[in-house]
Amino acid sequence: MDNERGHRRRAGGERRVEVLRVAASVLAERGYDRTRFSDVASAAGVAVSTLQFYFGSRDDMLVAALHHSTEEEVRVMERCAAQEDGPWERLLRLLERGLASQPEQTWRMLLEFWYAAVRDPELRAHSADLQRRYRRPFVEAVHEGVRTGRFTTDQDPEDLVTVVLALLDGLVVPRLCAHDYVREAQVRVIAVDAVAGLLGVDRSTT
Amino acid sequence: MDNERGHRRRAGGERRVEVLRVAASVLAERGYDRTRFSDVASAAGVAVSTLQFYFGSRDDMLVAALHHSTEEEVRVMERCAAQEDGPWERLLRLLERGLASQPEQTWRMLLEFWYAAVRDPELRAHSADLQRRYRRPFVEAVHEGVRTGRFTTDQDPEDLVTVVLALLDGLVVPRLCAHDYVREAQVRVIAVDAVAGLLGVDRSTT
Amino acid sequence: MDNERGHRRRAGGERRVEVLRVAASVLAERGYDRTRFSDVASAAGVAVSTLQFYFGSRDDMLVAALHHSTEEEVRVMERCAAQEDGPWERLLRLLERGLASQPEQTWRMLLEFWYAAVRDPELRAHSADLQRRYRRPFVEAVHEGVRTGRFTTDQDPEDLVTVVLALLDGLVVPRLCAHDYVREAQVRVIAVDAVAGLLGVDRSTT
Amino acid sequence: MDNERGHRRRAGGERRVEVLRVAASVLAERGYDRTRFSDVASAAGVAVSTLQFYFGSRDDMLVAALHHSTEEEVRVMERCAAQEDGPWERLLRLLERGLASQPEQTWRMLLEFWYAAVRDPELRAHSADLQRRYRRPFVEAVHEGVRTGRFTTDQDPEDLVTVVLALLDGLVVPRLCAHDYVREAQVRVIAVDAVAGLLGVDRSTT
DNA sequence: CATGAATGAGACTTCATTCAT
DNA sequence: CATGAATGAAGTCTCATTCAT
Repeated sequence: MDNERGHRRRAGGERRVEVLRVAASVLAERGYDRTRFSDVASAAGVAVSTLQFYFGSRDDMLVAALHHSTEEEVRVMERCAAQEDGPWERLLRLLERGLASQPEQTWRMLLEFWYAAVRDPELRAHSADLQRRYRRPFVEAVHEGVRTGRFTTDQDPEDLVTVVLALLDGLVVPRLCAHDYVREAQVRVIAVDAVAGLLGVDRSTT
Repeated sequence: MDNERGHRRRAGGERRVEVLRVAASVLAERGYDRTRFSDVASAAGVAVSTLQFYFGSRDDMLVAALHHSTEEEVRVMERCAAQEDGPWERLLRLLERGLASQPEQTWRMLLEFWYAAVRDPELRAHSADLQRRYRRPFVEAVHEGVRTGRFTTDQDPEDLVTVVLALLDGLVVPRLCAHDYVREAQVRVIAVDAVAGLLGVDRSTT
Repeated sequence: MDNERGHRRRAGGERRVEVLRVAASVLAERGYDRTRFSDVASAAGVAVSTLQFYFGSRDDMLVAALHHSTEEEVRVMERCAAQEDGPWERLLRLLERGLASQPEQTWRMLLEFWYAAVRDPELRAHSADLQRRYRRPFVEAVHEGVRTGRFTTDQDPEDLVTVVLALLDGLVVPRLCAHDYVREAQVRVIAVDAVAGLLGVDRSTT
Repeated sequence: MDNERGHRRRAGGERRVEVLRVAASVLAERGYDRTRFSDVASAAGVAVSTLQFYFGSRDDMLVAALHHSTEEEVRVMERCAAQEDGPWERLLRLLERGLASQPEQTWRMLLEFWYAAVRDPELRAHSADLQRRYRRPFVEAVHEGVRTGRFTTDQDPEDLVTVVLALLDGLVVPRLCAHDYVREAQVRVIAVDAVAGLLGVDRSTT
C-alpha cells in the first residue's frame, strides 16, 4: 500500500497519475510555496477535495510531484548510458543531454527540487538517493576510461564527476534567468572541452 | 529619497540597518515565502508594525534584504580583484574565495536569490546587474591573461567565465544539502585544475 | 419496517447490531459531536459507506446508538425490580444498582444522552419516555411502602423519587471526572441513609 | 502576561471582557462543539479574526468562557456563605441558591462544563479546583453544625457534602430537559428535608 | 518614531454525502 | 450487500494590512 518512497498512496484510480503530472507542471510554473490546491485543481479539472483524497495534504501532493518528476529525469539519464560503446562517447552523450535545451519545466523542476531539499530533511534524503543514481553512469564511464587508458587523469573519478556535474548544474540558473550572456553553443563547446581536459581524454579519434 | 534601486526607503534611522541584517538572516534561514513579518519581528525584537513602518510591505522588506546581502557579496569579490598582481594569481584568489568554506547563510542567501529571481522580473533585472559586476573581475583577469600570453585559450573570455562561474555555482547546492560525496579539498583542486586547463594556463611558475 | 422509535431501520442483518454496539462504544469514548463516520468505520472494520448503508446519516447512526444503549440500561433496572419481596428491599436493590461501580462507558453514555437531549427535541421526547420507565420501579416501590405502612413519609411518591434519582444522577459526573473526594463506600452508605430518612423507613428489621 | 489559570491572554483591550461574556452565552446556547467562531463573532458584533486576536484558537476562546462563567458562579456561592449566622441558616441559603430558579444559561453552562471536563484533562483539573472552592462553604457549615451540636450526624462532613451536592447537581438535567415531572416547589421542600434528615438538624427553632 | 488594536482575504483541512459498480 | 471514488460545504487558522494614538 505504500509506494513512492514511503509516501502513502492515499487513494484514487487511474486519474491519479494524470493529476500528478499536472501537479508537477503547476509546481514548476509557480514554485513550491505558491502552488495552492486550487491551482492544481483548476489546472487538472478536478475538485480541490479530490486532490486531498488522492494525496492527503498539500505537502504530500507536492512531494509526490517532485518525486515523480525527478524519478523520470534520472531514468532518462540511465537510458542515455545504456548503449555500450566507448566511455568517452557515453560521457559525451550524458553531457549533451545535460547541456541540451530542454523544456524549461525540467530546469525549473530541478531548481524547485534543490530549493525544497535544502530545507526539508526528508526531501534531502531522497535527493541524496537520486544524486547517487544520477551520478552513477558518469562515474562508471570515467572508471572505464581510466581503466582502459582512454583517460589519463590521476584524480579520483568520484571527485571528478562532482566537479563535472557542478558545471552542468551551475548553468541551470543563468539559463532560467535568461541571462543574455549565456551563449548556448559556445558554452557547450567550452564545457565539453573542460571535461575532456580534466579527464585527459585523447580526442584525436573522435 | 529613493535608493537601493528604486525601492522607496520608507523611514527609520540606524536601527533600520540592524533590522535589515536580521531580516536577511531570517530570510536565509526560513526561505522567502516562509519568512513572515512576525518572524523577523520577533527575531529583531520589534513590533510587526515597525517593520512595515521601515520597509512598507513584506515583499519590499525581503527584496531589500536580498539586495543588501548580495550587494555585500559582490563588494567582497571586487575587493578580491583589487590587488594588481598577475592575472592567474588574481583569478586564483577569486576562485579560492568562490570555493572557500563560508557561513552557510551566504550560500543559502545565494540560492534564495536565484530562486526568487527566476520568477520575479524585477529581481531578475537586479540579478543581471549583479552578475555583470560579479563577472567583471573574472573577465578582466582572463582578458589580461590572454593579452599577455599567460593564457593560451582561443575561446571568448566571456564564455569562458560563464563556464567557470557555473562550476562554482554548481557546487552550492550539493554543499547545502550536505551531500557527503562532496570532498571539499579534492574538489577545490580539481576545480582549479579544470579552470587552468580550460584557459591553458602555464602553471610551471606558480 | 420502522422500529426503534420511528427511525427507519435502513438495512443490514446481524452485522448491523454488532456495528451498532461498536458505534455506541465509540460514542461513549469520543462524545457525540466528535464521533465521525470514519471513527466508527475503523473501529468496526467496515467502510464508511457501509455505515451509511446501515444507518443513513451520521445523526441517525448516533441516535440509534444512544437508543440502543439506554434501552439496555432501562431493562436492567426493570429486571432489578422484578423480584417481589418487600418494597424497601426492592428499592435497596435499585439503589445499589444505581450506585454500583459500572464500566465507565455506562456513565459516559448517560452523560452523553443528557447532553444531547438538552438540545435535541426528538431525543428529549425519547428521554422523557425513558425516564418514565426508569422511574416506574422506584415509584411503585415507594407507593407500596407507603401503602403497607413500611414507609411513613407524607410527601408525594413521584416527587420523592425525583429527588432520589437526582441524588443518583448527581454522582455520575464526579465519578467520571475521577474527583478524588468521592469516596465510594461512604457515599453509598450516606446515600442510602438519606433515602431511608426521607421515606421514613423502619430499618430495624433489615 | 499569563492569567486565567495559565491561559495566555493573547491581546485585546477593554472589549475583550465584553466579548468573553458574549462567548459564554453563545456557548451555553449552542454547546461547545457547535459554537463556531462565526456564531460568537456575529453575536458580539466583531470580526472572526478579532476573536482569534483576543483568544488564539477556538478552543482557547471556549475554555476562557467556561473559566469565566464558572468563576463567577463560585463567587456567588462564596458570597452566600459570607453572612455569619447559624450553620443551618447558612446551609439553607446555600441550598436555596442551588435549588433556586436561575436563568437557564447558568445550568446549561454547568452541564457544558461537566461534559467538557469529562474529556479534557486540563478542564478536569480546573474543575477539581472549582469543586473544592464550591464545596468549602458547605463543608464548613456542616463542620460548625456538628461542632456546636446543632447537627447530630456521625458521618464525615466531606462525604455528607458530596451527597448533598450530588442531589443539587442531579436536578440540573431534568430541569433543562423540562421534564414535567419535576415540580419545583415540592422538590425543594423534599430536598431540604433530605439534607436536614441526613445531618440530624434540630429544626424546631427555625 | 513606534506601536497595539482590529480586520479581511485567502488557504488548508475535515467530513458528510452522492453516485456508480 | 458492500464498497471506493469523487465532491461540496463549512470551519479554522494564518497573515498582511489598515488605522488610531
